[in-house]
Formats: sequence, C-alpha cells, structure tokens
Amino acid sequence: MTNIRDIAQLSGYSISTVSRVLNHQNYVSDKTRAAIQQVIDQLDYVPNAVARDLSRGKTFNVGVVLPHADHPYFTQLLHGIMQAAFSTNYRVVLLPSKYNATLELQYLEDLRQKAYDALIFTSHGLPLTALNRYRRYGPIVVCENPHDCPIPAAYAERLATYQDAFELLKQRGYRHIGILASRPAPVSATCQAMVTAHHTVFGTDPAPELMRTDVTTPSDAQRAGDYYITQHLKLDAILTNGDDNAVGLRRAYHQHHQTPPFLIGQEHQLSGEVLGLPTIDHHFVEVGIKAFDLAVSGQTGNIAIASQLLLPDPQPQIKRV
Amino acid sequence: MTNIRDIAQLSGYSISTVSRVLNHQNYVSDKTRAAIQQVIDQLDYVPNAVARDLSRGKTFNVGVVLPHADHPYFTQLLHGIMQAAFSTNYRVVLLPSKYNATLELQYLEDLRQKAYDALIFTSHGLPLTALNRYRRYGPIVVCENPHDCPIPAAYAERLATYQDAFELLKQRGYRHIGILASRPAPVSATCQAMVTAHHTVFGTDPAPELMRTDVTTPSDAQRAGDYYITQHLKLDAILTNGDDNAVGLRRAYHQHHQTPPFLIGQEHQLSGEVLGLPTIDHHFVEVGIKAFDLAVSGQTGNIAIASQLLLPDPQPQIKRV
DNA sequence: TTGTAAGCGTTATCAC
DNA sequence: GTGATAACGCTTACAA
Repeated sequence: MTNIRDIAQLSGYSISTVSRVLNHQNYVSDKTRAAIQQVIDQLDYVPNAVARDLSRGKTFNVGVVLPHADHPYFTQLLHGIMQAAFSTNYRVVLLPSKYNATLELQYLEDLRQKAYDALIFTSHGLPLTALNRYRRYGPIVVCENPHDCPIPAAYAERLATYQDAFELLKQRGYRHIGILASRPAPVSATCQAMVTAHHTVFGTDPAPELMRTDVTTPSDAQRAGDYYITQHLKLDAILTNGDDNAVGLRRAYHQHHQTPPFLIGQEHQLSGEVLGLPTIDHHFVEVGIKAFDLAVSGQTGNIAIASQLLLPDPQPQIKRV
Repeated sequence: MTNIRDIAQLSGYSISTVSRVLNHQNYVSDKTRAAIQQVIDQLDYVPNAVARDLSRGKTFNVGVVLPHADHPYFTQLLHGIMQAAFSTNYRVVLLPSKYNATLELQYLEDLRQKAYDALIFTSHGLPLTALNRYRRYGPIVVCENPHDCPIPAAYAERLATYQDAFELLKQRGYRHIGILASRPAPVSATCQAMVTAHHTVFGTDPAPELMRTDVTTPSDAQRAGDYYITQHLKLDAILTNGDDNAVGLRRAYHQHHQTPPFLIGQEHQLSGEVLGLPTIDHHFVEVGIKAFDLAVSGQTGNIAIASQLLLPDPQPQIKRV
C-alpha cells in the first residue's frame, strides 16, 4: 500500500507539495508538478478516500432510511434522491429499516458517529421528536408533514387530493367506501389524511370495518379483498394505496366471481393505466429531489408538493382486423 | 468534537483502555470499565466511524453500479443485494452510471481508493476486460454471463428460457416475431441470447427490421410499436423486454385502433398479470443475493440462476351481480 | 513556491 | 489488566 509519504520521499518533495499536486491546487511549479506526477504514475498511486474523509471531516455520504425496497413510494422517492445526489457528487447509502426502532436508532447513531453527512427518513417508526433530537449531529430530513415538530421535511401534500378523490366517489353516488392503508392512522400521516378527507367530504369517519391496514403488497390487498367478500361487506368503491394493490383487490373479486367495486389507485403505476383506474400521483420523485436538497443544504423548513388526482384516459376502441 | 483522547484524560486511563471499553473487549476490570463508561456517558461521546474505517482499513461499504434506477431488472437485483447486505452489516452505496464509461471508470477508481470494499456492476458499458483489470484493487462482481472473461459473476441463465419462449411462439404458428431490447446485441449479452435462441428455434436470425433496441421504458416500447405499425410490418408476436413495456406496445396498437400481436413479457411484473401475458421470470432477486455473496466473500467463480417461462393463469369468469 | 509539523480519531502491537 | 506508542493516510495552517 503506497501512500503520500512514499511519493514525497521518492520525488524528493514534501508531503504537502504532493498533496497540492493531488488536489490540483495552485502554488506548484510546473516542473515540480511534473516530477511528482511522474512518481505518482510510476508507483500507480492513488490517495486513500477514507483518510481523505477523515481529514476533511466529511464523507459526502447521505443515508436514506427505507422501510421497504419494493414499494413504489420508496422507489420513486429514492429515484428523486438519487437524481439530486448525482448532480452534486454526493453518494446515496441505502439503509433498510422495516420500521424497526432499533435499526432506526442505529442509523441515527451512525449519523452521530459521522458515517453520513446527513440522513433522510423516507418514513419511520420512531416518533418525530426522537429524530429531532439527533439533528444536533447533522441534518435530518423527513418525507412527511411534520406539523408542529420543527424538523426539515419535504412531502406530498395529500389531503386536498384525497378530498378530490372522495368528492369523485360522492358525485358518483358511492357511500360505502373501503380504504386500504399500509399502516394505521395513529402512526401514519397518510392514513390520517385519508380519514380526515373522508370526514370532510362525507361528514363521517370511514367505517372501521371498511378500513384495512398493513396492506403493502398486492397479495396483502388480495387478502383485504377476501375479507370484504367473506364478510359480505357490500362496497361501492375502494380507495386503494397503490395501483398495483388495486390489482390484488381485483384478483380477489375475480376469484370469487364477483365484479370488483369502483377502484381508485395511487402512485400512477402502469397497472392502473392498464385497468383504466383513476389514480393519485404524489409526485414523489420531486419530493425526493427536495428532500435531498434540504439534507445537503442543512436548511430548515418544510417543502410541500401538491398531489394530483388523475382520471383515466378513455379506453380506445379496438378495431378487429 | 470530543474524542478518545479526551475520554482517556478525563477518566485517568489510557487511550488503549478506553478503546477496549468501546469495543467491548476483555481484559478490562469492571471498575475501570465503569469509570470510563461514566466519562463517556457524561461527555456524550461516540467514536468516529470514519477514523475507525481508516484504522481498520475496511469500510463495510459495497458499491452497486446501476445504469438506471427505474428498470425492474435493476430494482429487483438491488432488492436482492440489499437483502443480502442487510444480514451481514454491509452497507449498499448506489452508483448511477447511465452506461457512461467515464462514470464507470470513476467508480472503479473509487474502489481503488478504498471507498468501497467491493463493487457490483449490475450492468456496464466498459468492456469486461476493463473491469477485470481493476480486480487487483478489490472484489468486482458482474451480473451477466462473462463467458471467457474470468471475472466473478452471478446472472440469470436466459438462453434456455428464450428458447422456450420462441418454441411457444412456433407451436402457435407464429413466424414474424418482433423483439424489443434495451441495448443492441454487440454490447448486450441479453440481446445476444435472444438472437441465439431465435436462431436455434427458427433456424434463422431475427429479421433486422423487427428488432428494436434502445427500448427501456414503456414509452420507448410505444414508439417501437408506432414503428411497427407505420412501417406496416405485420407481426405475429413480439418478445418484449418487460411486461410494463408490453403495455407500452399495446398502447401503440390501441391508439392505431389495431389489435396488438401476441405479446410475451419479461420480469414477471404486475402489468403482465393484468394483461394475462406469458412472461419470463429471471429471478433477479436471487441473482442479487448471489452477487452480493460473491462480492463480500471475494470468491471467484460464476453462479448461474435459471430463468423461467411463466404462462398466464386462465382469466377467471366474472359473474355479473 | 515549498516545507514543517500538527492535526483528524481510531486500532493494534507490544511491553509491563 | 493497563499503558505507550506506532501505525492508518491525508489535509492544512503556518513558517520559510
């Protein structure tokens, strides 16, 4: 392992001069630079990145905490974060959490230990106040509306769009509305927003038996559908948490030889397009970009991005040839 | 910034003893440990991760080079890699490449600079021999069949399955087969495998005008469909590179009010299920797991995972209620 | 323009 | 059990 000292010795110059050459700084004469560069080339030397980071006190690593890797919310968010990181020479480190408090705490401790320059929580199990406490060790950004907790955040403003969705259902005369959510309202801002919007539009909370939580995959959604069917809960419509999950629901109804209720998707996935579902695009890529910007700038403040209800394109007529 | 020296001084013990306490090693008396721990707690001290890495000469970071973030091949592979990394305390660092040689080279140089303990190329633009040259600086794993290049690899064995796919088409009497690929055969092992399989089954190479490359997104696929249609290329079937891309193709035909040809998907995506397409599951999650194992073990050798042609479930009868 | 030397904060070896 | 001290490999005042 050849190091900067070796280069200094063999070239006959000092470590600092070698360092200047390495970092393309000024105040090095052309012939000195050339002489040193020659030794560098000769020994096939490259500086050690970790030593550099230590000396500079900065890693250019941003940790991104992800409960799951296979959910569109997270992949889209990650996509945005990567995009933003890419143009700034920061590196993205993936931190799987499964909403596990011990793991999340570990990542916060890693930040404290300077393993990352900043941390982005795409979602979290720990209370916001717990995260907030670690901000003294470095920038921490969350991807939800933090309400009264003064923590930097970039998030999709969903409430108005959920209201749009329920208004659509109301206009169509639907009253018995199923709701699919990944986590229950007490811990999930998203779920809370759906409940609030339902209340605003219909004047009542959603019936508890029509709300299914812990639905993340299409298979989960299929099970939720099985539940609705076997419990003989006659639904007019279901607000699903993802177009793909709507597919799972549909599967359940089809297997029971029933026509599914009117479905609204989320995430603007391809499966929704195929099925001609209305969907909600939360613009998570953009949210990711903003989250990253907040993280590296160290700025405080919240950035809300408006969601959007998208109605399906009319299905084209197919001419049989 | 309080460091190990501070703890040593304030506790009255030496740096080495403090280090032993930090690393939960033996040979420290209980009362010494307690005394030191008290100072640690009092000063709210944690060791610096970067200094640790430097001293140990290891980062526990594995770099994963990804041309795109939004393609199922990469997300599934990444999913597997994360899963494997998670259970071994390694961290996954995302390295976007866009098949850009300069970027790929930069990542290889980063490996050389010890920024990562190992590197996984999910795909690459640089020739294998170029990657192979950097193996002296650390383990490098690719996710394709490297054939005669002696570089560690985990990959989906696609050839036999592509043959199955073409056999299916042949049995159905189809002869004019379109093919969608992300990159042309000279640089893409995947594309080569499709061509070879076509040759094996039909005895001829695919007609050049029926092969569309540079197709990665559904929109690209839609453009490919536009091409087939406007060029009046009557196709019996199309082997698409992804169920989602099949959706794009389908969109093109529908917009031209035509019935799409018989479509075969890939990646076993939900959109394919909805459309009832045959699809090819390449088991990329498992490939990712194996790739990671190779990377951290530093083993040499190749691991091939068999792909699988999946036929659609029969569409259920729907009873109108 | 170049050199000296003091950091950066650990871990590891070896002596006691 | 504990402590000196030398790595680890670089950056950066400050001096010359």
